[in-house]
Amino acid sequence: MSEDLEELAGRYRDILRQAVYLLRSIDAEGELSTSQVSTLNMLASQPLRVGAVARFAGIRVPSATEQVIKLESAGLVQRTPDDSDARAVLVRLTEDGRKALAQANKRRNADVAAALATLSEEERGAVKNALPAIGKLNAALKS
Amino acid sequence: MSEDLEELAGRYRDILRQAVYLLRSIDAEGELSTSQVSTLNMLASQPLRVGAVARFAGIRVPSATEQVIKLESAGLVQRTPDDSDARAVLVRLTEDGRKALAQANKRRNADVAAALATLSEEERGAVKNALPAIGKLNAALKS
DNA sequence: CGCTCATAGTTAGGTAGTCTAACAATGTGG
DNA sequence: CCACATTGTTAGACTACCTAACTATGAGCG
Repeated sequence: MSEDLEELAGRYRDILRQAVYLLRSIDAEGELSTSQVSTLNMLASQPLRVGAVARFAGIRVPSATEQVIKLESAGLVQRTPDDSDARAVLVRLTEDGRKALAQANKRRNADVAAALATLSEEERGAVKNALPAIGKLNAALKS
Repeated sequence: MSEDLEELAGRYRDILRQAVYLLRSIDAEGELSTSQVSTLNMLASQPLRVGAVARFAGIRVPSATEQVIKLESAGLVQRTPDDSDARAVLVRLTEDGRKALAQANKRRNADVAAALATLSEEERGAVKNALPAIGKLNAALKS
């Protein structure tokens, strides 16, 4: 029983390990990096403080600062003061950032979609069904 | 239809992104790193050439060389000449390496198993069912 | 008010793990 | 036996993280 859980855990870890490689492998030349895409994706729906970016990304605040500064130099985000708290910095997408993000997401999704297309209908269904559970699992591991 | 595929692809990428963080988060102080565990796991069943390590890990040969050298310094693997080809180097686990690997896997699996335990039976089933398909997907993306 | 303590972010300096380019050594096939 | 291919290492660079130390602002309390 707990035996089974550990066995499943092992197989799950294996798959995850491969997936990490995979994520890297769909990076492309001269395009946004995976972490940059992640950061921009978070900002797509609303501006966030640097601290919130860090929390969502699962990284420390100084690392988030660094990412944000890099994106700012590239003109993809803007840093503006938070009117309600002069210590805080709001990070928001620029128009260029929104465009770059859309393009990067499009290309990446196309790559993954092509791979999904090689699966059987049943396999795709299995993946689809597992996504919410994996999300929950990720959250559980975060704490 | 292809629309659905891209949408699924997007959600899948999201989950994967989180999983990367997750993999890092179960690293622990003064223990083997995730990539070291990966490398050692490959060697658990049989010795491999440096090139094979690189291929399996999805990294370039120089990166594999570096990993192997680091593991060798730690006494966890041995590099021995390949009798059938003097250019090649066979990497094999030492006894210490086998022990360290077992311990690291045990702790990591326990962490993941604890998270799995928070899911419902149904959710766990969904994860389990998806693993083969995700593996196939990983393979498809690799090419 | 004016301290003190907490919170938000940045800066500085360091590490792990990857990459490409260039090289050495060995194997292989005309 | 010579040219080309293959295997691995070395050198040098980069990204993305980390911790520690700092600055600036906010908030609670006497």
